[in-house]
Amino acid sequence: MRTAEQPYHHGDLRAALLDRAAQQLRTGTVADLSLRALARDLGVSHAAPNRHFPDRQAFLAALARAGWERLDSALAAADPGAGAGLRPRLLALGRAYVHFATGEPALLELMFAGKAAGESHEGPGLSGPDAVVADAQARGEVRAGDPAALATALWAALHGVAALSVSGVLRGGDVDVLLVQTVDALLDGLRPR
Amino acid sequence: MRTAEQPYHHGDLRAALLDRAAQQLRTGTVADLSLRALARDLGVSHAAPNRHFPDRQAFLAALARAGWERLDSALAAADPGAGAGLRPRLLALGRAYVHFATGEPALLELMFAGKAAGESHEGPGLSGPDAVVADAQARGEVRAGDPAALATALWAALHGVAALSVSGVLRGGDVDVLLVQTVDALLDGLRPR
DNA sequence: ACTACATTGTTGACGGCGACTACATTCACT
DNA sequence: AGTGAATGTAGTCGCCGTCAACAATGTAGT
Repeated sequence: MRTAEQPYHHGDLRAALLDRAAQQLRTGTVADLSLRALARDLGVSHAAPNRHFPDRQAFLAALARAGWERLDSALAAADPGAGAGLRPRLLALGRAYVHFATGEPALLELMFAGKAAGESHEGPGLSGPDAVVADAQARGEVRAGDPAALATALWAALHGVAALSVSGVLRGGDVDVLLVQTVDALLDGLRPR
Repeated sequence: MRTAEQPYHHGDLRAALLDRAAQQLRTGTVADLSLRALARDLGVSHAAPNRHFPDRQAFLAALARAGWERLDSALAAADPGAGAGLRPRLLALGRAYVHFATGEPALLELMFAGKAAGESHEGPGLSGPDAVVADAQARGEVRAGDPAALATALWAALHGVAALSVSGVLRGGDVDVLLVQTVDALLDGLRPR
């Protein structure tokens, strides 16, 4: 029976489900997520989520898309721009990426799950990795080459740092030290100069 | 009622469950895995797996451990040794890693899932990344520095290539091209020489 | 050969889940 | 005021993981 404080229409159940799920992913896994439990938490019936998401898969895909939007925003906010120089710029973007990953490990996993995501995503940042490399090439900070290809290599390495840092497979150590090490290896190379 | 071809004792149900699950992970996801369905496939009752794994979590952890063992073997088999030179060695190891990842995407995801794995793992290869870097330093192919730190940066980058290649977030392109690009970026650096 | 115990099965039940159906309530538009 | 869309509810089904009690077989000791 509805009481005064619980009207029949939630108002914005779709957004509430996605927000609550993102919160729960901070402490749990995708496997722990239950649409029924989310519906209970939000005070609606177990079938109400089906009015907004045809199935669990669609719900997880929407959650992943929201994650990409938040990551894009975080990277855009963290980007100091080309004027800062390549190394500080890469470290700033890398730190923002790793901060997002360590704060939302299960959401990151969902974002990169091939099957759950369904569709591809261009990757992080409003000023994308291609632009970072192209800017740096224009300033003589990166050698000649296809910016898209170099940018993908760069993104792969940064993603690797983030992925390893949240997976627990690293033996101790500080993730920021690893990030700096990786960025410097990419800039200067491992070969003796 | 048991027939002659179905004795009461399976004989090696534990191994059979892990093998069948690894097979199913080639085409499905961890979420699709069902202990009951595996038991049905193997001709035992739904509760038989509980005699080998206390719960689903323990089963997934055992599956992840088996995955690490197989990855270690694949890398050991692919390693041409220090004598091949650093670049060919990194490409060989990288190709084996990516081959494993693209052949077993869901298993790789399980191996790196922090929560499912529970315990940490030292990472790939009988001759680990530290040894690869130390060997190369001894031959003058890598600059001075902590081999463990440089090795972790190397592993992060290679893992990033593998992870991006199985997640579907890359826009087209050939993963081997990305691997070569990344290895060369790490060896020579992105800065102009 | 027999006995006892361990190992590894079976059967049944429970509660939670996702998905589906039919119906109910509210909102927005005309 | 009426209508259709949007968004809820209540109920059901089948599957799942987990648990308990019992059954069959294998192994070790005597």
